[in-house]
Amino acid sequence: MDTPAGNGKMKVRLRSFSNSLPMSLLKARESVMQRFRSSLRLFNITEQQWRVLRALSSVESIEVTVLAKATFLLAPSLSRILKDLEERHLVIKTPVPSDLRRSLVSVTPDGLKLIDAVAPHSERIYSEITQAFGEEKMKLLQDLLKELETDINNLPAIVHDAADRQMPEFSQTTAGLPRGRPRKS
Amino acid sequence: MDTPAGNGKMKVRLRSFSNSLPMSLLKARESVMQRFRSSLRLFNITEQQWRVLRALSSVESIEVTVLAKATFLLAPSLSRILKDLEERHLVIKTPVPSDLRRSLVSVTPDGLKLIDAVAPHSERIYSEITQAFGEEKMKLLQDLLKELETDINNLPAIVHDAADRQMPEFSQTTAGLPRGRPRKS
DNA sequence: CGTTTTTACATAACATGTTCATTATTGCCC
DNA sequence: GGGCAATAATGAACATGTTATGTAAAAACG
Repeated sequence: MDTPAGNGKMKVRLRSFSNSLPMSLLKARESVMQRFRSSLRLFNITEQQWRVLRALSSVESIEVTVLAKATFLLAPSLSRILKDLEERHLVIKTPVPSDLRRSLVSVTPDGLKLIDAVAPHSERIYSEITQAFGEEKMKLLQDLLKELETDINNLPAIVHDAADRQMPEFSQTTAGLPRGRPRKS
Repeated sequence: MDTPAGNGKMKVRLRSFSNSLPMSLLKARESVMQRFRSSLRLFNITEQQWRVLRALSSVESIEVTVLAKATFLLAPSLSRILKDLEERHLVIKTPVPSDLRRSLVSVTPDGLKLIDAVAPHSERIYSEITQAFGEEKMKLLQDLLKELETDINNLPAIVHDAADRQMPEFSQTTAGLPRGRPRKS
């Protein structure tokens, strides 16, 4: 399964690719989400839009920043999503009088109707998964994931010393512009 | 920090949002990836580009479709990534003479140099995470994730009966065009 | 009070995810 | 061997992820 032709020794022995933790987490999540996606598609909402609606369903109103943290969406993504949901009259944004920077988001009656229509599907799928996997294992898995998250977040921040930046060999191959929005300079 | 005013009862009691399995998996993965991203950024490669390079590092050459499965990337995404990596001279694509539809992808010497430069960072980060979390727990987690994936994939396919499609209430709110590429009709 | 810094949010720009469509080529069937 | 379904890969179009910037308003500070 490894390099078939013995072409000498490889310099760096990388961990077997598909067994890496990020891949395992990604594949597991994709398996789960595939079960949900087809249902969400019936209602023409994406996974992220559903995350937003779901978070809104349990509160009267919520600030955009708080909503971002609750849904684990980055601010720019949430901005776009809220704009779209507002155009579809599923949510509404109202500025906070006491602090004009902030906005409060809440679901509309239409949004609530949609949530009520999607929720049974969502719950049913979740139940099927829990039953297939086993409740105890599910709880164990959740605990492990939580621990992993905590442990990693407690690690010291990564610092890249100057040596890391010295890679003259790649001045050409990686000299493509940085990703994200182009720097102004 | 929450909504201060208690506002009554809700119709559907959805599972606590942040404790849902998809969110747990997403958050765990993000914690892990954040450790890697800053390193990858030094080399101006994305997580997905690194997945591709890494997969290529262990084979002489590989077909695009096989590579897509190995890296867990969708074909259109991989197409774009390969185009970009080829422009940076990190990989090279060669058509298969016996079947002109297929292409074989392999890393270039430049690509190998980049891999050799990134690999130590990657391994170091992985080791830190493993050590912080514990090897036994790491293995247990991986096993659980694998089981989850298997169990879910063994579930019967979801079928949406006609009743699911009858949602006149949402003919307006969700009547926005379907996502993805617009349908021809 | 006026200046500076911080905060909340939006926008910009590129890369990828996701879906459907298109193109080219192969293989099959007659 | 000519029509035709299946396959490999790419293209198109919209939504989101990711990073950097912009803008307005509030807070901190003098």
